[in-house]
Amino acid sequence: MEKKHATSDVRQRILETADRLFYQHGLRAVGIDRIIAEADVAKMSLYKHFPSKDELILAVLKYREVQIQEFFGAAMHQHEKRMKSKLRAFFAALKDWSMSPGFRGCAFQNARVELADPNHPGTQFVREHKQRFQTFITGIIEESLGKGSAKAAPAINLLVEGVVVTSVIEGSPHALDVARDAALKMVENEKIV
Amino acid sequence: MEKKHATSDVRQRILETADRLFYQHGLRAVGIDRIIAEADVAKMSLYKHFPSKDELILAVLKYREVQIQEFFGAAMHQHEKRMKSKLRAFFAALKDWSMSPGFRGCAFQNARVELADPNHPGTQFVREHKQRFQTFITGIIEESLGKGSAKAAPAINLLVEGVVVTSVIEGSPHALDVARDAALKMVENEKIV
DNA sequence: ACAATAACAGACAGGTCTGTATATTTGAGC
DNA sequence: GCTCAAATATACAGACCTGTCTGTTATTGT
Repeated sequence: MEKKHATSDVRQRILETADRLFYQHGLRAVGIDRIIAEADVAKMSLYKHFPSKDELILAVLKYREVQIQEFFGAAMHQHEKRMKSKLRAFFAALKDWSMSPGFRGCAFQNARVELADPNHPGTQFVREHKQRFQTFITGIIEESLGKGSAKAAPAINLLVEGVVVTSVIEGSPHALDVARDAALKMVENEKIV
Repeated sequence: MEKKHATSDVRQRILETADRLFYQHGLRAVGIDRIIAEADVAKMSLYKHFPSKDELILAVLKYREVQIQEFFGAAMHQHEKRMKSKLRAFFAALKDWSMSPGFRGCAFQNARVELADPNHPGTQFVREHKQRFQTFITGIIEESLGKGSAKAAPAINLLVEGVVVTSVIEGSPHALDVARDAALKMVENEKIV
């Protein structure tokens, strides 16, 4: 007979499946029925854990932020061994990500587009996430330059946001090199001045 | 009695209405029924001019590219009078746009997100449009710096893409100043080297 | 062993979606 | 005045959507 699921953690299975489908096809293109089918879960189980699709979307965004943190933590840790600065390691990790199969850009940018409503909880969470991400980038630059002198951080953050959308549209990681070189020049000029 | 429409150009009325609704709410959130209602047009008229919603989307993207060109042409022409360079005028126009009511970012970026399918004709058109837009930016920099020396153009293009998404997410035009200053520094450093 | 909880299956309501079919009305040129 | 094309109104098919309801089956703690 068919085996039951190992962990039996239904909630986790829903989150992972929804995250994968939402990211791949978009929030509106994926219906509840498809999520429960691919997660192999009953519809009532989903609605018990997540009272509505909007709340599921919000939970997926929170889940994904943790995944992103873990990915950058691991990928940068690898690259830092053979690279001159944490900033270089960051751009190497970014390139890894943009070249990974199924890459479709930043899930938070995409959610902001699909959740057109500025009052949607997901929209608000995206804004908060981007603040945290900018803080993360600022920290990287400070560790590469010395504390308190990361004046280029906001501009580099814009470069990063831009290179993510652009590499999706171009279907190529080429722009990653452009962004990295520009960012390195920015901090270099910052040091001189 | 109810007045008939002046121009009677049904196709144009459909395009303008669809453009407005698609931009405001998203491609998938707006249905055919809403478009025909707000355009005050019969459903059969829409399907006679545009055989499917996908073809309507593509037509709207083409229409919007012309509108964008006209907007930047006019706005930059105004700003150039009292500004030192075409590049500064470009960023001033960008800021005007990002502060206009209903601003929801770049319709082409947004379309790329919603049309998850990389083989959708709209997706391909977005890619081509972004090539043309980068050429446009390169031209602006060359006219500010002298021909052939716009090495910073690709990086500035990434800054622009990034500042558009970011100003939507932040709900503020603040990042525009960051992007403009960074771009001006880039071309300045280009001149010295 | 037994009660309580969690997950299951599957039908259903009520709405929306794209696209089609049918039949009628308007308007411009000749 | 007549013709022909364009635009109209309206109903419909068939699929999909979110969310609810009912009832059954595992699983788990005590």
